[in-house]
Amino acid sequence: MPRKGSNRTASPDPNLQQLFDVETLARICKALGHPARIKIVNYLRKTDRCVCGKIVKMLPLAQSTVSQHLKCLKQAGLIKGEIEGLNTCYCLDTDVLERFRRTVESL
Amino acid sequence: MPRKGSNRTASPDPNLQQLFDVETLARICKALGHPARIKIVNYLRKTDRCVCGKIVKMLPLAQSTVSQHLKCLKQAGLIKGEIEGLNTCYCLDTDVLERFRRTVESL
DNA sequence: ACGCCTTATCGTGGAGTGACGATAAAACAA
DNA sequence: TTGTTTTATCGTCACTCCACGATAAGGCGT
Repeated sequence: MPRKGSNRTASPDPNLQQLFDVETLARICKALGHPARIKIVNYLRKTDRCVCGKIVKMLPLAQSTVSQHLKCLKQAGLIKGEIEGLNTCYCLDTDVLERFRRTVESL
Repeated sequence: MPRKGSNRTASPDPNLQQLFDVETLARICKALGHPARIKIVNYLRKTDRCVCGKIVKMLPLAQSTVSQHLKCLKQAGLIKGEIEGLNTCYCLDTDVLERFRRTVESL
């Protein structure tokens, strides 16, 4: 039953996940340290999930630049992308985002 | 009951402060996008206020590097520093931090 | 197969970051 | 005044970031 072993308060409830360590928190903050990337996160929060092309259209940036920002957010773990035929569909990783919020809360 | 419209900044209750805009949020996130700077914020949260030299001792970095990080946090508005004789005393700007927390909450 | 569409990656140039040692500035002590 | 202590700033170097256009990779329609 305990899902994480030595974890003090092992719990299946995502609201009780552990906080991020300093390095991870810094990585995520850095990923959010650009207006375009925050806009992407905001957009995904509103649309739940959407195709890369829509994000490109929303931003005043070249397609390659947007793709770079998406990669950055993905590497930080904030978003997930899955290929669907011709398109790539992006969505937020809500677990990571929630954990990030709670870590910031503890700042 | 207009909650946002005309009321630019005149809000006595810190809990009713407006959220940061995208550019400001990005600037603050960027400032927090380095482990050393997060450690500084954590340290200041614990010690409330403290002298620059103590922060230098806490971190495995040269004094000039730490000073640079402090400047970065100060420019983002997260910390305030005031000169007290020979020393400079740093502390968190709790209003900014709280506003940051609440902005992240809305992500 | 062919061309088309969507997205990722490559290559590049200019700007910014992060580290350091050296130095400057300012307050205090003697 | 002279020297000491503390902190900020300067100069530098290697590296990363951000923007772009060009190109590659892969799925779709015909």
